[in-house]
Amino acid sequence: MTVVTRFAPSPTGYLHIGGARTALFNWLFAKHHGGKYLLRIEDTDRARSTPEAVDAILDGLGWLGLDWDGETVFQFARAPHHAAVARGLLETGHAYRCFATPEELEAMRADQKAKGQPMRYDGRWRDRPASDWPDRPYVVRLKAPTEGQTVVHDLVQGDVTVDNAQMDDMVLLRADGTPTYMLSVVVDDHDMGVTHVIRGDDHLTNAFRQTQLYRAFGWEPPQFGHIPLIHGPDGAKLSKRHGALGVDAYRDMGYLPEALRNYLLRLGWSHGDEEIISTEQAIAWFDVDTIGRSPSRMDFAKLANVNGHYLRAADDQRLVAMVVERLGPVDEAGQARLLAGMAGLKQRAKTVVELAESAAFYVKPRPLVLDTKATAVMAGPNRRLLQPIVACLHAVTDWQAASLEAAIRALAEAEGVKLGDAAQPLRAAVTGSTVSPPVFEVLAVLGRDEALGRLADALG
RNA sequence: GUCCCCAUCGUCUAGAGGCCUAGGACACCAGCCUUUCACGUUGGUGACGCGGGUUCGAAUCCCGCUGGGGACGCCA
Repeated sequence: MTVVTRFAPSPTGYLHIGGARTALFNWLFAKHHGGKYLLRIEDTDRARSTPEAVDAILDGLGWLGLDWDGETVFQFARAPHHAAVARGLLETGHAYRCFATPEELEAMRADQKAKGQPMRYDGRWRDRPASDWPDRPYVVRLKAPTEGQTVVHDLVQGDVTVDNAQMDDMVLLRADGTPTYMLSVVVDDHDMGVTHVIRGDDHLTNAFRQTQLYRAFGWEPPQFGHIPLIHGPDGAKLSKRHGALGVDAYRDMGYLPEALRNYLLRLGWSHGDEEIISTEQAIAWFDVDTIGRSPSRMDFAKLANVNGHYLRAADDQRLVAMVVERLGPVDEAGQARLLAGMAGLKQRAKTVVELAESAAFYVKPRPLVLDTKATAVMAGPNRRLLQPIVACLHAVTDWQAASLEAAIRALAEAEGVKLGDAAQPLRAAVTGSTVSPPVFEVLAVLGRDEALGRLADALG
């Protein structure tokens, strides 16, 4: 049997980090087994679904590189079919009409809560004859078994059992005739041939209800795999403050999609002691039996570290493009400098944001504005070395990092100072900062004219 | 309240009865490297929630407790 997985987000907001991981796991699982990974937009909640959210989700998945097979399915378009299927259940006696009003049910729940009883629909219309039916709208409920147990053989959690007495008769069709989520998921998953439903832990109890529905239809339920949720750094539910951001926010914060994929993969899944795992390797290794069962927390420090790995491995030209995007218009000469300096730049950054900040000096116009620490260096005793440094540099004919370094080393020795004493004021003058890639590399990337020009500016 | 799930360093995790004086990674601390900052590297601090069983032997199995989380909608 060919594996078919799906990711089924509801377009009521952006694609958040938990959803991204769910998508990733489904994608990896399908790839690993040579199956298909489908995308279905669950837009049946007309009041809350928006086209902007649909775009945000599609963009997010695209950025993450989680391409799906076939056409995107929009659930709402299939509503008439869902309704028809549910009415079929009415015919077979697996469902019934419930005329209870929302107000009535609300009162029922309030009463149950007050008495400390479980809050469940009490089945008041379950066995009423047609002669009792009033002339008003009704919902269609599943006639769920009241005895015995329902078992979900969960791929991640193992066998999970619940007494049928614990579950009430769920609504399949609303009073306006539209299908509910429970109905739509089951019908769509069945029609789409989904074999494995990998989703968040919060759906575990839904799996019981859905299993009952599958039985009512006479269909074989898919394999379920409920993965633990991701919590915020404080252990509480993910909130906007700390992680429940759209993946676009992660892009803005300067994370690379491959880094986010790797980080998310390690949240709840492992392969021995492996940490940096390429997507190819992940496809080869990934399976549900190695998914953990306990919830995990979002750790930005670790994400940053992983991102650093991928940043260092990333193609220089690609990084230049990302940096230019953040720095604004950069002329050709500037882009050439960024490219030449990228190797030294990228190993010092954890995010593209940091990368852009540290790269800015390469393209800033003269005269450079020195930061606080650089200004302090220039005001210090080693400033006196600047004059001889400039003279020394002027004499260098072969403007290469190695030659430049040799010249300054010789100068430092002649002056009786450490190399660092000469390097820092030089760095401050050409970068405007006390922190940068190796200063001789910077000099080489800048080129003779620009470098000497900046030094002239500093000498004022 | 009812039901369900979970429980190893601060965090992510390895661990499928003896290989565990519990391993790795991030973070943190100290050293090395070094023209700054990083990278790299060496070492260090640091965990099996508690209590009962089962067993010759338990982080690993069972039970209880505690603590987290989730679900109880004519939302998805």
